Amino acid sequence: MTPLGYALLCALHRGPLTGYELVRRMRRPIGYYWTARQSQIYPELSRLAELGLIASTGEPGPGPHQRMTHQLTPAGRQELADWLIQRPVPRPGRDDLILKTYAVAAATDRTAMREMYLAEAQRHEERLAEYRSQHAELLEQGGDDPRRLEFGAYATLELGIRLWEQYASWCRWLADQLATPPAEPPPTLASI
Amino acid sequence: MTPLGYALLCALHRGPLTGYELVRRMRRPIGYYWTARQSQIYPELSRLAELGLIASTGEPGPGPHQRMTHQLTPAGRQELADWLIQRPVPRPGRDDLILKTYAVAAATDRTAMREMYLAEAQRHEERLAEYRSQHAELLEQGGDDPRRLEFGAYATLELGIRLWEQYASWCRWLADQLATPPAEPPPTLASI
DNA sequence: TTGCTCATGTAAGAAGTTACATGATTCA
DNA sequence: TGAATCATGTAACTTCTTACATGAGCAA
Repeated sequence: MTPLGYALLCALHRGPLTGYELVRRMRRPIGYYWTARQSQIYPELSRLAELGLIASTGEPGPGPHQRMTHQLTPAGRQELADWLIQRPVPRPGRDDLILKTYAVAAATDRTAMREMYLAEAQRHEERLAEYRSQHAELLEQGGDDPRRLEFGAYATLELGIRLWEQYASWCRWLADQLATPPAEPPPTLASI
Repeated sequence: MTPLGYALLCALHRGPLTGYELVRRMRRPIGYYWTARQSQIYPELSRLAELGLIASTGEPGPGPHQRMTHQLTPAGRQELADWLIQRPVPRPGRDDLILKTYAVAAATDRTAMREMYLAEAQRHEERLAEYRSQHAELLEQGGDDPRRLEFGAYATLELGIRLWEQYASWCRWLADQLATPPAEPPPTLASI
């Protein structure tokens, strides 16, 4: 079982979906945090079906292919439940902006750098607004009750909001830092 | 140029390093956020040298290979500076724990689930303690001055601390949520 | 008549991981 | 004597991305 396989089981835990619906959901991060492309998803669905973790039924579709609907089998549900309680494998986060920040001293154009951080802050704030509206929607439906099916989505949004708030405000803080005294060579001798 | 190539240029921005030093630094995330393995690093260093972005000089080393020291060339410095001001490409974050949370309703053993969140919280808090001590160390050296070479490392730590604080406290919040009324079937009819 | 959405699939390539190889020196 | 650190490199594999293919129905 691959991580993508588990991601698909997760996506199906609330009920059956077609391959195409899964593709659309996983374009924007599922649980606001996991993405996959169609070229990954379709082969993986076949694999899950072979393993007996999902049941896939086809009906005639619009194009040259059948429209397939997938749902968890009892074995799939069990596999998912077993995986849920295992400690997650730590995946290395890779983030361009943090990398750039680490090397910020190598920037020759600090104004352009500052603008980049402000643009990123704005992007994160826009995403944040989206998350907040979905969060409010789920709250209205009682998604904050941990016994409800919707609680998972609510809880991931909760984290997403906390994280992006910090990220956005950090971007603005950095932009501020870069605005201060732009000139004067550093008082160290360490510049090679 | 690959993202890994830029990561190496970033790592070298403060001065020359040997391949092995780079390998060690990138085992733990550089700027507290980017990792790479030696099998990636060594070939990429050759590529960067071929492109003329780094200059690599060898001296006899302990084992069967030469000990190579790498440093940015003026062209490498320019390439880095140009890349820094470009908007970062958004990389999809992939996080097992968030995925698990999304499907938390499928958990059959909520106690085990709760323990998993507590264990994760602890792991993040340990990492946080490490970050905080490095943060304090950098502060003493005046790393909070945006004109200093150390400012990049200070700024990435600043973000790392904010992010992991949120992550850890969210884990504890979730554990709390899972502790409330463990039984009673949900009042929805939506369970397929 | 061009372009979009629905719907599934394949092929080629880039990026990352795991595992192995050499061989000197240092430490218990 | 056995393990760890220093030091660089290769091979095989998995995972993810980019790009392409089919073809129906619908809208401007």
